[in-house]
Amino acid sequence: MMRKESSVNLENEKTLEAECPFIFALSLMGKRWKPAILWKMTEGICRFGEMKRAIPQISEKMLAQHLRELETDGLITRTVYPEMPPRVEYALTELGLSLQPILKQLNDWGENTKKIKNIA
Amino acid sequence: MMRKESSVNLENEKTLEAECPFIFALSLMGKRWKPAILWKMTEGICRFGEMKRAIPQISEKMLAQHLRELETDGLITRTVYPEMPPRVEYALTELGLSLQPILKQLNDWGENTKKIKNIA
DNA sequence: CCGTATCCTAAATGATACTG
DNA sequence: CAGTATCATTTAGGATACGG
Repeated sequence: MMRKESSVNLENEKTLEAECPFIFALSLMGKRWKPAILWKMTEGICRFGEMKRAIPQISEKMLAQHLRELETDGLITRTVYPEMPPRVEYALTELGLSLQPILKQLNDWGENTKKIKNIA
Repeated sequence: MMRKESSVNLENEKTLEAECPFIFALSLMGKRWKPAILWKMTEGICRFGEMKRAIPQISEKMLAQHLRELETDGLITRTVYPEMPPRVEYALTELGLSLQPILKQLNDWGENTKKIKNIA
């Protein structure tokens, strides 16, 4: 079984992904649930079940898949404690943490936009 | 033919989408190519073919679909000039423009991360 | 508790052809 | 130019069962 979980593909160097910083950023954190996972994790160290509850729309399968990719791409760390029952903790790396201000602003933008649109 | 292009679904008020500003923000601009489209549009008024060339990975179909949703959700405007050959111009609304600083920071983050990862 | 494996369905996307 | 329509395909996602 091979291990190729990163969502980044830079094999054809001339693609926009390789050239454009914006597309590159999206390739690291732009997939469906990744921003939400990262946003949740800015609160601090998280466990699997905790994130599942925090983002109820995501399936376990997708959560696991996204966590692997984020780990491979160096945005989060995964620490397994060999206990019974097992405990696994996810935390942002320095790189992941550097996204926090951007995620915060996006959250603020959402809040303002809800007001403008008179939702909630 | 009905017209229901918005990607926002707030019918069940208790969903995270309705409650959480972050998920709400994602529902407006978090889909696959939307950030890239919006980022391109921060340069100014855009035409369809121009965006297609700027984001070569996106298909015409998806570009059109995403543009419809962004229009319905009030992030962009679409102006048709009844000429021959036809001309259609897309521009950010005030709301769409308010995303510019966030998109800019994401672009900067991508640039820095590329350096850190020694890509390009 | 924290997953993986499998099977299956729904949605996203791509290719192609065509229109005002 | 700026799309739409249709079909084929790929990928995402859900349900369930099982394992360390």
